[in-house]
Amino acid sequence: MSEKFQSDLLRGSLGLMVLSVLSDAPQYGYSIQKKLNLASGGKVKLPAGTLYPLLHRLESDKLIRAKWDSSTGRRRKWYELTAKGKKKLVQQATQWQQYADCVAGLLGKIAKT
Amino acid sequence: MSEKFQSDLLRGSLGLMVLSVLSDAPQYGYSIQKKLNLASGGKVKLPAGTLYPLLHRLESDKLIRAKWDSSTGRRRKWYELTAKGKKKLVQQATQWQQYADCVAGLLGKIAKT
DNA sequence: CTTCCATATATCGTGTCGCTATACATAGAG
DNA sequence: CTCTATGTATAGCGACACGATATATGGAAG
Repeated sequence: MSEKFQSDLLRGSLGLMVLSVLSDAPQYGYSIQKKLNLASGGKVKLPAGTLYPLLHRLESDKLIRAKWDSSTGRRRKWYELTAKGKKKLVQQATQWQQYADCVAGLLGKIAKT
Repeated sequence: MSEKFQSDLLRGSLGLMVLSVLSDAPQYGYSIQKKLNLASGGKVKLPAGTLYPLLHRLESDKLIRAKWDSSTGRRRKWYELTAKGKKKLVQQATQWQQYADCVAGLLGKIAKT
C-alpha cells in the first residue's frame, strides 16, 4: 500500500506541486521534500537528485527566489514565490485541472470507481 | 481556446489513453489518433512520431497485439488488447485516478474553481 | 568521545519518451 | 495531374526524473 507513483506520471506536475507548497509560506529544499511526502500520504517522495535540479530550474525561470540563511547553525537555502511564480502557479493549476478532466473523461468508460 | 496540452503533462498517461481507446474495439494507428483527438475535444493531437513508437512499445510489452490487413486496398495495422493489456489498463487507470486525486489535494488550497 | 542517523545541498550520468522532420505509398477529389 | 487525406515508419533532439555519489553538520545513543 501507499506505493510510489511511476516517475513519468510526475513529469509536468512536479514543478506545479513545488510552487503549490511554496504558496503557503517560504520553504527550504529539505522542508519541501518532507512537506510533499506528508501531504501526499507518502506517495510523493522526491529524491534529492530530482528536487534540487528542479528548484534550480524554477529559480532560473524566475518563478521562485532564493536566499541563503546560515544564522540557525544549519546552512539552508530558502525559497519564495515571485510574482511571476504566483501567476504561473494559477495558470498551471488550471491547465492541470483541465488535463485531469480530459483524461478522466477518456477513462470514464473503463474505470468507474 | 482548445489549446494543446504541454507535452510533459502527457508523459505517463499516453499509453493509458491508447489502451483505453482500444478497450472499446480493435483499432489501427490512424484511427486511434483521430479518436483521441475527437474524444478530447481537440486537445490531444498525437503526432505520428509519438503514436507509432508508442504502439510499438505497447506491443513489445505484450499489452497489445498487431495484425496487418491489406484486404481493403489500404494497408492497415490493427491492434487489439491482450489479456495482459486489459489488466494493465485497469491497473494504470486506478493509479492515474489516485495520482489525480493526490495532485488535486495538493492544489486544493490554491485553485478553487 | 565516537559512532550513527537525520538534516541539508549539489552534481553527474543514464535512460525514457514526446516531438519535429523526414520518408514512403495509396485513395479520392478537383 | 495535382493536391489532400490516409496510413505507417524511423532518426535525432531535447527535457527531465532518478540513482549514485559527494560533502558537511547537529544531535542522540553507546
